[in-house]
Amino acid sequence: MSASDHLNHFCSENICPCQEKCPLSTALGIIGGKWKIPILCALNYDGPTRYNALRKKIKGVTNTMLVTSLKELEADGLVLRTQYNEMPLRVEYKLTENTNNLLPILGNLTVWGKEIEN
Amino acid sequence: MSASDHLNHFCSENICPCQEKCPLSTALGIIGGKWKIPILCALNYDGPTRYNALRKKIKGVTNTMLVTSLKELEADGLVLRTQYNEMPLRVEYKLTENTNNLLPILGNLTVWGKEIEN
DNA sequence: CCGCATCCCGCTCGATACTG
DNA sequence: CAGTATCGAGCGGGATGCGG
Repeated sequence: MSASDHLNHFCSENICPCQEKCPLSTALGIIGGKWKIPILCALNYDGPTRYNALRKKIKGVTNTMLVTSLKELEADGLVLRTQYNEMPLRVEYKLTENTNNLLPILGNLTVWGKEIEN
Repeated sequence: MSASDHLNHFCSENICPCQEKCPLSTALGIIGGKWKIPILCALNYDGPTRYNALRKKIKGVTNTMLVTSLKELEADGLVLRTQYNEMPLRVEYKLTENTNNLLPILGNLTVWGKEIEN
């Protein structure tokens, strides 16, 4: 089994189907964007986190971008939003099982990234 | 060993280091962009390929984008350019060992992408 | 055959101010 | 506390034409 066999999952035709809609592009699209990884990383490290805590932890992010990114992650099923109608209002974000399946893959990508940085 | 342990490779501080330079961001930056994956996919499927053949295979790509993407991939050590000074000129591109290490990870991402599409 | 140079557009993202 | 609304800059990417 050559290394190429792994890619044949999504490149099994004479013309690469990745140009159109393919699962790999879907995956990369979901975790793409400037703030997605920092958000996932923060939530993974800290567990359920409140909105403002998240904003303070992720340096440089604005309300606009944090809200937008969180909404997309929620729509894609990676993040769960829980609202507690207390006083004052409390909203917590946490990772879902879908994300837990993704984490080891990102870990592998990290290892690969380390090697290539040399 | 929890799923989280995988991410702790690149998120081992109180404040997520991914916001600054981290190997995961590096990796995603390298394979990011609209045409990187289609190029890697085509080269993986077909082996060493000439410039024009690559351009015909990757539907919709322009000279500008193909050249730019190939140069970046070459600079990042994912693609090797070989020029044969024949008549007419022949230039072939192929994947490097660095890329072969990446392929199984992309395969895993593809599997994850398939599952989340449902 | 294999590119490069230039111009231009849309979309992401940032800054700022405001609200339930 | 947890967001919204709006505006504009910057950059990735597309179109076109030219050069070795």
